[in-house]
Amino acid sequence: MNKVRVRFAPSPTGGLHLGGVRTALYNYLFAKQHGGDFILRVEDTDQSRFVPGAEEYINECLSWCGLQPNESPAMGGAFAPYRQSERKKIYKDYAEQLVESGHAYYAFDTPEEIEMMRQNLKAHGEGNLQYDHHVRMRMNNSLRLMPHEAQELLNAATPYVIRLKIDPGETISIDDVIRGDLKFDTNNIDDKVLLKADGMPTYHLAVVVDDYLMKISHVFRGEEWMPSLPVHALLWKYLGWENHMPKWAHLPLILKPDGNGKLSKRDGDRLGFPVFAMNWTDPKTNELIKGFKELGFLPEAFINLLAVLGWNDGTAQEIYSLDELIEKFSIEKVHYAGAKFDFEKAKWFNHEWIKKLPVARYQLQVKKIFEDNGIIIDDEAKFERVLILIKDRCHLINDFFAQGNFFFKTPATIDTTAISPSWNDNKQMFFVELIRAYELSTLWQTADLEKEFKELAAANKLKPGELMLPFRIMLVGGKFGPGVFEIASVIGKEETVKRIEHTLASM
RNA sequence: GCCGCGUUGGUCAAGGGGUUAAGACGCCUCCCUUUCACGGAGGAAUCACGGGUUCGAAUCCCGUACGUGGUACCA
Repeated sequence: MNKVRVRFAPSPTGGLHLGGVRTALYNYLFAKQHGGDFILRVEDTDQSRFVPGAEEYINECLSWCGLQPNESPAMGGAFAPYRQSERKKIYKDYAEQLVESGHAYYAFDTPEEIEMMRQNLKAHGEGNLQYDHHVRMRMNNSLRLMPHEAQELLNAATPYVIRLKIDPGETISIDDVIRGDLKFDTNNIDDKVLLKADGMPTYHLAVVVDDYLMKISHVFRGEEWMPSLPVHALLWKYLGWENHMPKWAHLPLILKPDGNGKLSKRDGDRLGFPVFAMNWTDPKTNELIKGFKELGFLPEAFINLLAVLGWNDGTAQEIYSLDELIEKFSIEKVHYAGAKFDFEKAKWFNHEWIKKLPVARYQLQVKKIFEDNGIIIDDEAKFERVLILIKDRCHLINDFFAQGNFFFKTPATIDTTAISPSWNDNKQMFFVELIRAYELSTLWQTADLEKEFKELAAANKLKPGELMLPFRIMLVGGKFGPGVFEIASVIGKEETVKRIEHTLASM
């Protein structure tokens, strides 16, 4: 049994969506559980769609998710180069080899001629408009032309493509790790272009050549590739590598939550949640597409929610660390059907991870958010205490600011309407006395503050419950946050007194 | 149009001939908390439809519907 080698092969056209990250994750997990290699290969053969910076962006996303490849364009490896645009010559040689062995041919048809052929077929009521065995002997290619005619066109530098010659009447049966036996009829397959007029290979030629040369053992990719599986299998066969063909698995699609279709980058804004791992700014349009990272997702949660969207180990477990996934994931148990993405559930995963992880894991990140909002943290111990106090109420990392800024800054607005209806002189008096009592206090622990508060309330014949809400409003500004005495204890005597006085003055 | 693939509550899903058809998110009720959350206890809600096979079908087969992907010199 050869070593397991899998690859993640995105095209650098901008952004990295949920489905892409999940594909990378499943490949990574499989490699790890077999002690194999996880390779990043960049499919940049379409020059017109290439976007500068996109490759670096992909690297960053993988790194954030903790899915480090051990071979890539950036880090090199034994099978370099890993960028397809740099392997142009290799593909051309194999394409020509296929022509020589009679499995491919030169086609000189212009796009207009092909379009005309399709119109013609349509006019005759044909449902199948492909460039295939039905029409190829009527087209301008080296199969129909005399050898010297074709050679003359080649000599005259006529633009051409190389097409795969698919013979009809054959049933191709391929085993898919997830779906089992898949059957295809070659009658329905067209003569796919292998080498484009610009000399670049199409995906079909490039994957097969690279997967062979890079000794890829398993190919896990999106379900959108299933229809071209027979083409790839045929290519493995025609190139003489049939015995080296990798095992295949086609992953279900991630769909829009509200209805129809594959989740795409345009859905993000419309539905109010990100579809990319990290923020991506299109350099051409300057359009920003939001990412999970910047919205306040933890990579642990992001990986977790993606892993279980389309896979389940048969138990009720839902929270998995990367290490646990490596231990328990199995590609055979991936589902057949596409799954609609649910952002509410995604937030739940993040919430679980915020609660589960020690605050040190995201303390720096939260600190940065505070600083971006004008609050400088100089007391790390206090900051950590606050984080522990409020982590249970945060779903996104960004929630920490709303839940915790009042620990470091006097609330800008005080919701006095929440207490004014039942405000009276007795309460006013109580808080005046509370200020004095707290000022004299030598103890400032949560329990001490609560004890003093309640004793003073009893002395004034007031119910503590009626006073705690006003106290909260004074300290926090609104009806939220952890226990009031915890808050008073954290912000300290001086600040507590100051906030009581401030509100009292405006009642 | 042609060719694939799929279909268990609103969503993610377990279950693959006999189950009161797990669990989670969301929603609702109650408890806890004299705030808001967290947490706890309950609740509503599901096998796309039609035929078969079988003593018995969510589970196997066929058809239909619907969804979805491909049908590019895009990946």
